[in-house]
Amino acid sequence: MSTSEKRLPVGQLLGLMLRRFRADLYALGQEAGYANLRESHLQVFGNIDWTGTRLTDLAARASMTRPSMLELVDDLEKAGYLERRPDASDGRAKLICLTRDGRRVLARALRAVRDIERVYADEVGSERFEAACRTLQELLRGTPGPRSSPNPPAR
Amino acid sequence: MSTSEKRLPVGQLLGLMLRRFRADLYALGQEAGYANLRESHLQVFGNIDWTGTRLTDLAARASMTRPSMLELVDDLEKAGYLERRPDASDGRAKLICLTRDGRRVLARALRAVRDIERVYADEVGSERFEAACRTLQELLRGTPGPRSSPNPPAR
DNA sequence: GCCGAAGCTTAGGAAACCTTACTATACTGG
DNA sequence: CCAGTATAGTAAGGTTTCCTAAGCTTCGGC
Repeated sequence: MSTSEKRLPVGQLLGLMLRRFRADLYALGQEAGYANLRESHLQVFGNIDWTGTRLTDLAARASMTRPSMLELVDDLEKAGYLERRPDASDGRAKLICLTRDGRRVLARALRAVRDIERVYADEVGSERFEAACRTLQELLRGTPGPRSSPNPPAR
Repeated sequence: MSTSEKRLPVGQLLGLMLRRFRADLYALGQEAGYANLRESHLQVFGNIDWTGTRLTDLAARASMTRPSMLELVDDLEKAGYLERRPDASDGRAKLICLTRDGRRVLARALRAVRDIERVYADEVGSERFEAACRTLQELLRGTPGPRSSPNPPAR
């Protein structure tokens, strides 16, 4: 009974797998000494541009609301990984930029993610792993996107 | 460039996909009139046996702690979907059993999950969908399991 | 120059988990 | 048989990660 075992429902598979991934990544982070970084902060590092990104865009890319993203950004700014710079092209906006430390973290995080993905690829074969990722990505296409639009019309 | 688009990191894929699944399922539940059921309650319905299951086992199967599972079970008992019966074979234990209503919900939920999976399968082809599920399941094998052991030795 | 839209932020809260610690029953070795 | 330890369920309280609602500020067209 190796692979013919009855398969779990997708929900469980996704939930458990996400847990594993987060735990794996968090562990690497802690190992590397970034004790002040939590899993959710990757929502920032995973979506920010090297040249800086506006909060609204960060939120949209991460499919979360602006206040939620704001909290993450505040954390990381306090920790010294981000800084806010006025956006020259729009006085309302601020560009969220990586500091030197932030860039270092991002580079490390990207490497960590790649490492973890490599481990997964080794476990099931890189073709199957990539195929699964592509399938997931395709399932995601044409679905919601950001949880809430730029600004709820407030009625 | 249909599938050659740069793929998101696994973490994002899993997270977003889990969101989609939960939203889909929750929507079906609401549609069916189960307004008092939340997504997390499926952790119970997804792991309980028709003949009843002990809390500890439920928690272990759902990979969560007993207090967490307890809360879910309490909710569902209050809502009339579960009842606790003494376990004849162990005076400490109680069997968490489905009531008639609970059985109805479970049946419906199983159907809903199957329906959703069918939709996914249609979107990407059922072979690719099943392959992805099998890959995930395999990645899950040989990893953590329950978050915390039966009873932390209390130091 | 005014007004709706778009940007960020504040305040407050809810959901889904967790840890710690307690009681009551069961099992086990002396 | 009975002391000690492990296990089932539970209570209390906290953390994390999101959310909604409601500002305030700046922009841009009229």
